[in-house]
Amino acid sequence: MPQSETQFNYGNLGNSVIREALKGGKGEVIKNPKVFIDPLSVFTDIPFREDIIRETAIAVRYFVKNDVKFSNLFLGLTGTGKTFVVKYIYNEIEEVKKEDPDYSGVKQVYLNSREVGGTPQAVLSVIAEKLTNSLVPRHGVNLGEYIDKIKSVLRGKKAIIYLDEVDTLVKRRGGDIVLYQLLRADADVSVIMISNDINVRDYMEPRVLSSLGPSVIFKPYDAVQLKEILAKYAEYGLIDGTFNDEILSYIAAISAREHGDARKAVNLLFRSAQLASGIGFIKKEHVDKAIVEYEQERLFEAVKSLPFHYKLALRAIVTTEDVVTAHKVYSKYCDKLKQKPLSYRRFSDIVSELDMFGIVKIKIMNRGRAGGIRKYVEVHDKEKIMKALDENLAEEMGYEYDEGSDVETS
Amino acid sequence: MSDIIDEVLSSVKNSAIFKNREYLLPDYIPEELPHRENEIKKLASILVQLYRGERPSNIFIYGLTGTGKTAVTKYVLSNLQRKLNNFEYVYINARQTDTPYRILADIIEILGDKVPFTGLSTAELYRRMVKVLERSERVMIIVLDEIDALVKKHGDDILYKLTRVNYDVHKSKISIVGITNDVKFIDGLDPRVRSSLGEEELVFPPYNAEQLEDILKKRAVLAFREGVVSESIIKLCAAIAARDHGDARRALDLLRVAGEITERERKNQVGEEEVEKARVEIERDRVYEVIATLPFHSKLVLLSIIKGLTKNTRLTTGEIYDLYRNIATSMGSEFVTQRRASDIINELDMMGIISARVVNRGRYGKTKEVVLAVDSGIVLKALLESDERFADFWSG
DNA sequence: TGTAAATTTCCTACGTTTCATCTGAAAATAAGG
DNA sequence: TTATTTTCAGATGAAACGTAGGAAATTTACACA
Repeated sequence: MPQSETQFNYGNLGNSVIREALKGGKGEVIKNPKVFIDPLSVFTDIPFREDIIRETAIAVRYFVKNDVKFSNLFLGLTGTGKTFVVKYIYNEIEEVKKEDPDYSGVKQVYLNSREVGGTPQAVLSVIAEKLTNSLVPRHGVNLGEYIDKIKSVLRGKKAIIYLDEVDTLVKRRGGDIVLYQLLRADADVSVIMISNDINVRDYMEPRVLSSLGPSVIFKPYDAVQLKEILAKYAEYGLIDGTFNDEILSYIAAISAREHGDARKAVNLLFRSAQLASGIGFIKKEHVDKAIVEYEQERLFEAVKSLPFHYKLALRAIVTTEDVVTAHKVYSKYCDKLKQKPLSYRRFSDIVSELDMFGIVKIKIMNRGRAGGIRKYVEVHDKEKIMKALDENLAEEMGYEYDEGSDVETS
Repeated sequence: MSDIIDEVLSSVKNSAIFKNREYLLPDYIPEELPHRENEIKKLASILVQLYRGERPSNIFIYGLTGTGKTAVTKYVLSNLQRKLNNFEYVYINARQTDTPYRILADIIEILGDKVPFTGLSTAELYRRMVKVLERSERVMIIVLDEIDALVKKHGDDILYKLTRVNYDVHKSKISIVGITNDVKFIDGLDPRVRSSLGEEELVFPPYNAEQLEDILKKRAVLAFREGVVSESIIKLCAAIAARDHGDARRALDLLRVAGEITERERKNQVGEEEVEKARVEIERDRVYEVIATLPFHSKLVLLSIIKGLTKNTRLTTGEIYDLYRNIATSMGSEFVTQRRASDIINELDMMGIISARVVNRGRYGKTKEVVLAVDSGIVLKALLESDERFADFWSG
């Protein structure tokens, strides 16, 4: 769900235009921003995903009415509508509860594994907590107790658990076993799992795999489908005549090239619309600008959401080439800030994580006899990262780390 | 909407070809294991020690892929357990359960104790295993399938420890059944482990064509609808697989894929051409998979070979290396030394993607002559699809 | 006391490069008839 | 012609490399009794 911040950017438009924008006068493009901010509240169907929704609905019905447990694994790249579908189903079930008493006792839990930390502990405790509506300890208890708790809460009740981004869980030690226990638990619980990594199943033990229900692959949208989706958003969210076919095709084509990410496409449309606000219709330039903005904000957000030491590490990396010296620089920063520096081992892992986030790129090179193996780091947008970093590092504490401080290189 | 690929459902949905496709999948274990009666008997006669509550010898099972090693072992053990019910056994596939920690954890779990998956060391886990074992007062059979994978990754000290368990435990005993398809595996082992593990050895011979045919026939009845596969088709599949080390899994794959192709083509009978297509498809898939998972520089070398072969019919190491360097440089990438490149060529040869032959051309030196061993179309496809960098390079 | 997760401590084996030594028959040369 | 010596181009071996990354140990942050 694009829960994008409403950051209006009027560029260098004159004051009068802003006034008009405020008043919503002429030149306005967006009819209903809610369409973009909370699309589920507006749409009653999801194009190109009807089949899976229907099939899931049937599975849910069997579960609720005939006690047939089910589990699904939704696989697909980001922006292929997995989460969207799941939330849609979730909402629909909530609605049906009002009409069909069979559903009234069915509990639903949605949770994103990555957001809660990705550890078995975190996932289980959050599930238990949401199920019981009471506080559940986050540490110190045996994992089995969580399972027991979940089982006891569900005695005589049914629950559907939605696990978003399970891949983060599965890749952890014992993550797949946790799923296994959940799936095999002696309780009326059905699970729908979502993974951005299409190969999650390779990380699971055979017994987990065998207790896992069918997998559904969400193929990336192609340009035509994306266009249709965009058209729908435009129809509901934008004022007639402020957009045309060409613009939609343009956005669709760009997004289709990049793994068919619908979320990005819709976001681009929204941004473009915002940029065109006051002008009266969306032009290609707006889209181009939106793309730049989108990428920039993504990077900015990524950096901003980093833990403190990651930021410090990143700051050190930007000024260096290889991880070894980066760690020296980092340690120096820490000293200045009177922080205890993390060990090299951990630092190295952090760098790898930053690589996974797509913020930096690691290159491992082997100089053989003339220097063994070495881990290098490449940073694409040094300046942008630096800027983002400085802004919010400065916020976090009165910083002063000087450039090019004497770090031996030999 | 065809974007819903549901593997499991496909077997349920009614098909004109398959009655039940699962019977052809490699993880299906049949009720009967035809033509392995000897092996079953041998294995059982070793394990029958269990009847007296004694520890059977450790057993080492060797046999090429698809000779029924795993199936026979599971079959014998589960039957024996049903009849005797005085021992425990774990089946562990060391390719999937590929760390000492998880192997120990699996063993402990079978013995009915829970283990945390974090916090402990393997040494601690070993201690716990010993404790649980002591408590259980039973004979425990540990089956380690694809045991070579384990040793290659973690060395043989886990095996050593396992073979030594009987000295640490008194009220229980364990026996190890090691399964592998790697002939050379046993030589690379610590002599102590080798002698202990190989108390008994069992060799599974490949199936011959008639045996394969029989196996296929039995499965085909279960898997296919009537009249879909003829006798001659089964003969054909069996013959192809028999030529190929008598690998039953391959034979079944062949039959299954042929069936799938027939289904795709909306025909209602599997013909020779479908079998042929299946053979090609299986081979293509294999090659594709191998290439797609190759390390970057190996791919580069392979790409160089493909490129070079458009001009010449065969290439030498030097020529390949020059091409490789050019390509790498033009892509802004580092490149490895010729020494390494030479090794990479050997690796590619071993995988059967290319064929490299060392030749002495006298005055013109000693080199390797390289030709492609598979269709260049798939190779290129695999290369381009598995790494965007190549796509840019090839088109631009 | 317990547990799971995060981090630190310890260590080696990894995928190379570099340096060094071999290889083996063609071609070039020399010797023999 | 035959016997020899080059000579090419890479094969094949082995050492050196230094940290990346795996595994054990320790610490953190709690819970429970």
